[in-house]
Amino acid sequence: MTNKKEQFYLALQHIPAGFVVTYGDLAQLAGFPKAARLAGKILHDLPQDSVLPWHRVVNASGKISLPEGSPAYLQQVARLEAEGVHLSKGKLNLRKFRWHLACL
DNA sequence: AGCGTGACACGAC
DNA sequence: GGTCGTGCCACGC
Repeated sequence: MTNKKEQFYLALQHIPAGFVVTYGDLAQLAGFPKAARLAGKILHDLPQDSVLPWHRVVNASGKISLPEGSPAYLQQVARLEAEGVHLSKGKLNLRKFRWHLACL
């Protein structure tokens, strides 16, 4: 059994640009349906300059789970905006930008 | 080995 | 929209 981190990394790479997923979704894609919290841990440990699209992960409310104004937060917003995922009032429209299998 | 904590989710009020 | 309680997994003390 490979590391669970690696499973999350792989799942992360499946998310196309212009879409986002929730922590729960990421966990499910990685093969751990109820490990949303673990997803948070993995991303937290991830360096900001990682090649992985960690910015495409938000919480179930469509908001960024980081202290507003922190460098990482700003970085995530910037990357999302660059991909066409616009935020209004600090949150994004999950119904519009959430990636799910039906999007294929 | 138990307990608290964390970039969380979900159902009930 | 909010809060509270519970479930989940990994870590640190």
